[in-house]
Amino acid sequence: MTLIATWNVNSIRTRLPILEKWVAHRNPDIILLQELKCMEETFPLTAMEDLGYNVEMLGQKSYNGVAILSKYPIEDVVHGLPTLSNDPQARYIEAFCGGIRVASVYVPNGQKIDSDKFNYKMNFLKALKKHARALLAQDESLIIGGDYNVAPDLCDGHNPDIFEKNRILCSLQEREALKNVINEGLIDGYRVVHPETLHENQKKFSWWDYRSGSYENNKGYRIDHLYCSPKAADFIQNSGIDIETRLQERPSDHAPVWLSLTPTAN
DNA sequence: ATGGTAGCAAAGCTA
Repeated sequence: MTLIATWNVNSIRTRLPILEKWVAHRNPDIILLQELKCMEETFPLTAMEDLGYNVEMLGQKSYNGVAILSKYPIEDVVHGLPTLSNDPQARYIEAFCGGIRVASVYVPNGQKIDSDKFNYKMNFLKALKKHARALLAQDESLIIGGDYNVAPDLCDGHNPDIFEKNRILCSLQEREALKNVINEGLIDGYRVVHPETLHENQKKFSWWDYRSGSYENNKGYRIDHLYCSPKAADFIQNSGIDIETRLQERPSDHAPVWLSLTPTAN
């Protein structure tokens, strides 16, 4: 069995104690990280190696930064989206490990509808769509996981109003742009295992704003996803969101999302 | 609610 997880840690250095605790409990084979908020020089490499992981990362000072941690050897590393050349922001890394091609992606937040940052988000999703098409054409076991900063469906946000009001993370434009990526032929691993989350009273979230007691009031969003190629989806065994990490001292605003695959996937 | 909190880095930006 292979267990793969994605987690926006919101600073790897600050989150190290919580991450170590979580790894001891969940023990993933592959971890896709976002928002490292550091360069390679200040990344806690030894701590990760002590946990048993090989590391490939794309760092950036203060903002963004993505990594792939793997207990398997890591090959074919791609730094940055090939379809978005000269992007100064560290938001994408891809590699082949444990028989699966994986990518850790940090889609821009977008800040405000129709702002410059929003346009950058739309361009990023367009580029991701193009690259997803190329990857899927290889017909491999593939998982593109990360913080997509988009709630795909109305059940992926705490309140229907936020969708009606076209708020950031929930707007029609963002959901259409994400759908364009997914419709290349990707499967939402978590939703496959948990179709019950489509029901109003069984929603599950992966992100809660630090502000205004969002977690306490469960005003969350499901914006962290593990999208699978058909070959990977065939072997999905189980999936979950480790929301209890959000209750610990100095938590990330995101919870880890994980997916287990039967051995034949790789 | 043009705030509310957190992280980086040292004031304001990003989320």
